[in-house]
Amino acid sequence: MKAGTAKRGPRVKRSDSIHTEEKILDTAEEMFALHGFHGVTMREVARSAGFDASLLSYYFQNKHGLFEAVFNRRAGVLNQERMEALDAYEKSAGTAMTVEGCIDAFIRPVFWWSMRGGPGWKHYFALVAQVNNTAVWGGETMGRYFDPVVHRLIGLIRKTLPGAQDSDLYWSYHMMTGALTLSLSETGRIDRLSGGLCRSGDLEAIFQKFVPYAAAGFRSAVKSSGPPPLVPASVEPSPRRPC
Amino acid sequence: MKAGTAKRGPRVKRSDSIHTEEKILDTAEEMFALHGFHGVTMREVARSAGFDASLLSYYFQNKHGLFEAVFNRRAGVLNQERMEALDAYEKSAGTAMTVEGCIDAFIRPVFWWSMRGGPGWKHYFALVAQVNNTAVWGGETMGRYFDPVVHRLIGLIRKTLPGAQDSDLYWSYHMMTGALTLSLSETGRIDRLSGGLCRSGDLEAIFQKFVPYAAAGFRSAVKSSGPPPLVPASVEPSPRRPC
DNA sequence: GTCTATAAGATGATAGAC
DNA sequence: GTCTATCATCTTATAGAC
Repeated sequence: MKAGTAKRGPRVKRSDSIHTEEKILDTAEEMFALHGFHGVTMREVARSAGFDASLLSYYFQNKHGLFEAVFNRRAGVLNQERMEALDAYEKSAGTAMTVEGCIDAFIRPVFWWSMRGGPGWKHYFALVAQVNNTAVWGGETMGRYFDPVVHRLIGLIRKTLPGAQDSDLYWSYHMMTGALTLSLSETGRIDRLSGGLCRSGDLEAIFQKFVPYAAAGFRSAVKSSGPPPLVPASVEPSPRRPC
Repeated sequence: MKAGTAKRGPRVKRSDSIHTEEKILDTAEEMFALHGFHGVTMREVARSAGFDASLLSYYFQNKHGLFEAVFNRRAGVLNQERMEALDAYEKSAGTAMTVEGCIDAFIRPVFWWSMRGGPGWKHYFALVAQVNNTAVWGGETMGRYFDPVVHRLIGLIRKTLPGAQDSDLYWSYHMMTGALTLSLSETGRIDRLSGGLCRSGDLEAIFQKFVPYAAAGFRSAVKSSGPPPLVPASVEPSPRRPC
């Protein structure tokens, strides 16, 4: 469901109700991000937001409605800015477009909001990372909200890499989005792994490395798309099978 | 907790109990992978496995114990094979080691089990992808099980890229693991996105593209580590702030 | 708009029979 | 080893007062 078409909730919004609704969304966003959809109860969200649980049903119908409202809120902002950034880049660069430029336009709004948007945006991106890696409904949900802008991105990159097959472009995007959403989720793993040398909260460091990293990936996919090497079978692991 | 040191559960295992324990683990693995830790109840696991819920407490103490047992079971297999593969590659390649060769040794066992190990392994990798992108305890859990073999990998890659700073290597690994776990989770997003051109279950296609993709990323990080460009601020998004 | 009260059922965990 | 029975608590969702 797109923003603005919601049939649920109150028709006429007073400033009080807007404040309440946003407060509930902020709280739910944080708790969903920290514990996942099933790791949070409506009562916990309500209590943490300072309202009664029945208000959540009043505004969002049920738990799923609350989740979709959380997911949709910032997706709208993000999609609009990414589309505008891609349009602006295409217009300004013209035939001089590069993979780097396209990827920059695509990811800059995301990093900007994560670095400057406050804790709400951090929670939102942690939630997106979880959804992107969720088996049953994650792929469908991500596609429903973000596929249009991804098609726009791939359309531009296609022009900069004339030799590329479409499947190469899609796979390269797939790899990139895995790296991107993990980066935005700031799980702290790299802090421990690197002994403090890298911090998962250091989005400025990641942003700086991300464009060349992802661009090199796109280029590698194009270069290596000759005759496919056969399925890996040379190193057959030991035959113990735990399942 | 490492495998083999568990204090819980029955001391002496008869073949019956082993069968029961494995059946519970298989069932829990599938359900945790599909719905997440909080999306599954002990009763549902028990019913689906064909036993009473109290048996799960008998074998695994509580829900957290069951989860850790699921996560640990195949991590042991994986870590051993990856360590052996890295050892073997270092021994056989000697001073001719390449980034590609190191990454290949690191990911080949993973892809092998996903492609040939049966549905249990597919479920396991979907679970790992979720955990890798889980905010509160995901980074800690991933590190506890997988950091040793990652350090081994980075140690080898360091030798093949003498100019690299350690932070470049850690960040490149970070990007790679995001792409890898998303690939293994097979969420189906790329199927829709590409209009059927790519299938997220086509691990053979991903494997073939993954090594050059990740290797190009490592190389790009080394190349671009000159004086750092300043924080992105040229494209300031519109000032509307939803939070 | 926001609350209280409550329905109807599920939850994780344990005690104890066999 | 596997089961039945049970505890105290929590769950989502709704009806209706104000």
